[in-house]
Amino acid sequence: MLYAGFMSAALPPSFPMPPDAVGPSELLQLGTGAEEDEPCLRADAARNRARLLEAAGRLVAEHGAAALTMEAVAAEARVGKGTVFRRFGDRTGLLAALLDHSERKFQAALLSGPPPLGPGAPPVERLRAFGCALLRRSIDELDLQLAAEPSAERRHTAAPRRFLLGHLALLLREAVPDGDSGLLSHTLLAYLDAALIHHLTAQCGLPPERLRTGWLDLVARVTRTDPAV
Amino acid sequence: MLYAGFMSAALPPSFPMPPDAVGPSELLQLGTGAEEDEPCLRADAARNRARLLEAAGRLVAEHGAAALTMEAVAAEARVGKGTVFRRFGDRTGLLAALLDHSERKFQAALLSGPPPLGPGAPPVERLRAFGCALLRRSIDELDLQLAAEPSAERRHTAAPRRFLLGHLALLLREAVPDGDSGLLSHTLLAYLDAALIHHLTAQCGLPPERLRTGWLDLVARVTRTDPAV
DNA sequence: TTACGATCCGGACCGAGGTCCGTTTAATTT
DNA sequence: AAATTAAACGGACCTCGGTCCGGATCGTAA
Repeated sequence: MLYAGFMSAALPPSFPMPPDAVGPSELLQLGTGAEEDEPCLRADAARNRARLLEAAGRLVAEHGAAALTMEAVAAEARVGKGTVFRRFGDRTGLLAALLDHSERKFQAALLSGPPPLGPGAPPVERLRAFGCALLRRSIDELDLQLAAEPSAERRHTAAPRRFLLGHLALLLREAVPDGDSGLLSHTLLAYLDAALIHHLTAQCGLPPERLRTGWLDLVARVTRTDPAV
Repeated sequence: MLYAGFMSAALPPSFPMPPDAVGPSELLQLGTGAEEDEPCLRADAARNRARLLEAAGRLVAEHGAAALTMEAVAAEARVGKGTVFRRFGDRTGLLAALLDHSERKFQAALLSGPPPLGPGAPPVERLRAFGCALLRRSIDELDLQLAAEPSAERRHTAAPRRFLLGHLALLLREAVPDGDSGLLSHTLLAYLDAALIHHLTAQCGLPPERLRTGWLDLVARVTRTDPAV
């Protein structure tokens, strides 16, 4: 059980949680091994789910994630609009599902990949690697990450974020035992927020390299260690 | 000119910027003394603006900021819907205008209030006071702050946020001359984000006192100083 | 006071997210 | 194979944010 501190209280008793939304990511997040998608999904439902994701991917590739409308996805997939919502809950759920693949790859790299991202390296080094990797990933998928951002109330309860927070808190508890790892993990993750990255790079024109340096510096300060070479 | 580092590049050439939205806050942010509201506004326009703000305030007080609809505000103020949008640009503009009063009070306290919030105290002490004050204010107006949060693209370009960022960067440049004050200010301000506060207090049940302690600890780490007593 | 132009008003209109519910279809049981 | 049931389907429908433009109103100048 990772990060039992107070995040467990963050899981409200049976959160509505749209049908499957991101799917299995939250299983991974709970520590169980990866399952395939939806436990049991009727044949037609599974087929439509795939068609919807494929259609959405095409539309995003063509017009960008910001311009994606639910009706357009339904039409492109030759499916009723209701089906889209039943499957993915809402727009952000669909976008999140689109991000699910890279999400899971990243989670796997953290849990069982090679160091320093995966286990085996000292925690501060893993923290550094974590930020750099997440930075790269977010920059790659910026439009999707931005469009997929949930409303303010749900933002912090989304499964992928909870996983990253838990991972950070785990590393922080090791790296800085005298700190409030729960709160510090929020601070660190906030630096890697997609909207912030977008603002600093696209709107302010900062080169990604500077963000990377800033992350290393932040980790050094928070853990009260020497700046990385 | 405060925080000329790279934020100036964050102001795109003539950002659309709804009619008046927050109003004079951005003047303050540019360092000029406070003006009253809109430079010149036709009598009927000014009257309707006041009626709209009053109506919106009533509705928010009664049903909460999340339930506020633009049509309801228009109806309550006995005004056409178009008038609301012309005056405030969009929903978040109206909510921001509702927050403008406390915004300006806070800005004034920072610029010319008594220490340690205002000038006269050492920068680290002012940083501590800044967070504690902002924390208190945000907790007081949580529903409004949450409902007023702009979309991901605009979030970081909103005038009030730019002001707070600039102020933080100013203090940081003094308190930690060897750091990237621009980036660090984003990190610090992220800790005070309304959505995060809401998540930690309302959803995770953390007492505000713990957030306060967390802020003092964060300031200490970022500035590499000793934790405050 | 009247005339005129700029500004503002209002509400019809549109698009998109999200809901509802009668109908269809896949899995299971007999 | 037929019956049964739970789940999925689809698209009409609703709400609400946001736009548009013909008409009303204000400020000003003669």
